[in-house]
Amino acid sequence: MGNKRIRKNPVRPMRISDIAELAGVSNATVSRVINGFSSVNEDIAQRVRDIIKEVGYVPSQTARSLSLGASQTIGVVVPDLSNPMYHAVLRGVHRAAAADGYRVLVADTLEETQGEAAVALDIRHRTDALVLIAPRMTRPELLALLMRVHPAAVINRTTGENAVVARVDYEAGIQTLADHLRGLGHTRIAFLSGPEHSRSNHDRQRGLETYRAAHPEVEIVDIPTGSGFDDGHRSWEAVREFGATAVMAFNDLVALGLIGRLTEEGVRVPDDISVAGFDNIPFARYSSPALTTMAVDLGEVGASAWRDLKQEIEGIARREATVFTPELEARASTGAKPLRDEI
Amino acid sequence: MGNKRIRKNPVRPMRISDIAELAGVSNATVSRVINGFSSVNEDIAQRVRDIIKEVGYVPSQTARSLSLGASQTIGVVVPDLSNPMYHAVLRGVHRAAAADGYRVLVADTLEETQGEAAVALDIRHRTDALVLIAPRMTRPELLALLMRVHPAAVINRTTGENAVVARVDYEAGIQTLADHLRGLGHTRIAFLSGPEHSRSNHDRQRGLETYRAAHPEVEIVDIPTGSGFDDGHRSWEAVREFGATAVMAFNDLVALGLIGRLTEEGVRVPDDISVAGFDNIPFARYSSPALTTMAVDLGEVGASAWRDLKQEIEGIARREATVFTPELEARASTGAKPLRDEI
DNA sequence: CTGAAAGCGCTAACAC
DNA sequence: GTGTTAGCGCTTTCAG
Repeated sequence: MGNKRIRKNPVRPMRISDIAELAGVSNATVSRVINGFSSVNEDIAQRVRDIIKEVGYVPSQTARSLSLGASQTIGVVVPDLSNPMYHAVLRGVHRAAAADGYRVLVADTLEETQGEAAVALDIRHRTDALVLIAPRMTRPELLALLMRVHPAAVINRTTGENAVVARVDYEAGIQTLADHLRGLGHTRIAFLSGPEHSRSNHDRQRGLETYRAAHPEVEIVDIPTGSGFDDGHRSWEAVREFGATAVMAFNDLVALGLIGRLTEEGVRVPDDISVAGFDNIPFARYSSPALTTMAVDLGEVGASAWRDLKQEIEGIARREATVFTPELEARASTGAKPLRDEI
Repeated sequence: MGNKRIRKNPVRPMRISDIAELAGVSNATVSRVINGFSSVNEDIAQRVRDIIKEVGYVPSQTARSLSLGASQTIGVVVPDLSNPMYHAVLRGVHRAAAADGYRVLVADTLEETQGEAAVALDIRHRTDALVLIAPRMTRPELLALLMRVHPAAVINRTTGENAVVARVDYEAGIQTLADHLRGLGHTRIAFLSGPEHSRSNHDRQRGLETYRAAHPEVEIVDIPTGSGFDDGHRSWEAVREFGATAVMAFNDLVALGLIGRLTEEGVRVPDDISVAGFDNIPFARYSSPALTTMAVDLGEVGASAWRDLKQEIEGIARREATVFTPELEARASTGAKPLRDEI
């Protein structure tokens, strides 16, 4: 690489001045052509375009971003990329943003609360706006962060005035589900609660408190469980001990785990016990029996966050939270309360 | 922004010269402190650090990238973000790259072959390197592209010398699976093939051709099916018509779809018929019966691609493809061939 | 050990 | 219509 002769496989990428030189015009003219300013003589414009195509020139987005003060890129901060729920949101954000010509920089914080704000700040400084998916940090931290990263959208956390919010109303969702079971005659219901510090789990629990108050005749017990298949699988003893005729799992995975165990134990679903999940994962409708669950289109949540965020980027303020309420998908895993508890 | 007075809520982000001014030093010194050059007097360095922390200054990564000619960012081009398989690879790449201080820009090409190369080029021009996950474009297009985006890693496509390659050996994997079934006594096996243009499907089919040649006593028929649950569900008639005692599905979803149908039809798995999947999705071990399938750690494929790519970025050439061979996860959905075909 | 100044590649006034 | 030029914010020789 030491010698000066032009190499066959050019090391230094083309830049705008190379094109300008080849076309015998100025950088500014090339820039105008690239950006479609009509003020350029058509002949010249065509010549420039031809040369660009011929040599395969692609402008440096970095330089462009620096000059423009905008990168047409947004950052998305995810607590855990391996969680399909967040993944669905990411996809929704991505598609919506891509349709508007924005690229997406992702950062997985690996559930580590401490580095979260730092990652967000770093990412924000390479992008034009931020989407925070279910941030884990404390509320004061979040508010302080939002102050500094505006414009930003926050998913599944409430904020002050400083960010766009899109969220799922788990509180209402779980009540809808409880009501579904009550309608089937169940009055002893187990809720297999999720991770201790999960906000969406808290929301469900709060919803159930409200529900208990409104319907004192139905007894709902909280059984700390977890969020995975195995957790559901393991929960059977506790469920049996309580004598539940119906179970609401923290999510579909837990529900399916429990159903798997029930099958092993020879307990029939829903004849002996009803089991419902939450989230409506793709597999839910194919399990046997098909799983009753609460559905919310997370892709749409992400897309909505992007739309509102775009408004912010463009300076059009729009600050009411967009709330998505999960809908009941009643399937075969829930049914009428058995006449006698003969489990 | 017309008036000159300093605004209370600063619109213009801090820049390095602001810090320099506050600290009474030059930009260069601030830069040195930020980048940890030890040559700076410790007192000054500390003062600068304090100020940076106090005012919450974060350097513009864009400017830094332009100046350095590197962005510490890689691009990942995915054909379809909603596909959990690609998603797993993305996650692997992301984690490995993040551990090395690299950020990840993602682009979903939405399965649109035409724009793929253009997206890749655009992304590459904002990043230091590229990862192409199972690109759809033709081989000549791919080779031409690789020439221009180096350094790049390609997953699940073979290339010439111009890129790092990590791939899954589906050809070997399907043969392992076929052998598992043969070992159980099956000699009439159906392969529920996947999407027409899927490369991994072709690989499986080629593997089976090899297998047929080596084991003429086992009859393997190809039943065009698809890649989804419903496809598996629908495949039952064709499977029955052929009289298969064992089925290899294109993937786990198809296998589970078929099993669901079999359950509905009262056909027992594996007593009446064995069913195996491919991919080992998380749910596979929890289905009933637990699904026999071929497992490959896609996260590790992604991580491997990153490791090799990093070598390339650092100029250390390393060009043999890294091949991952799927391993058999023998579970309950496959068993000995039934003595009589009484289906 | 520190500062001045020249870029990195592109855009956008402002002239002509 | 087209060119000149001054930045965008940071890094990095090169002097001192």
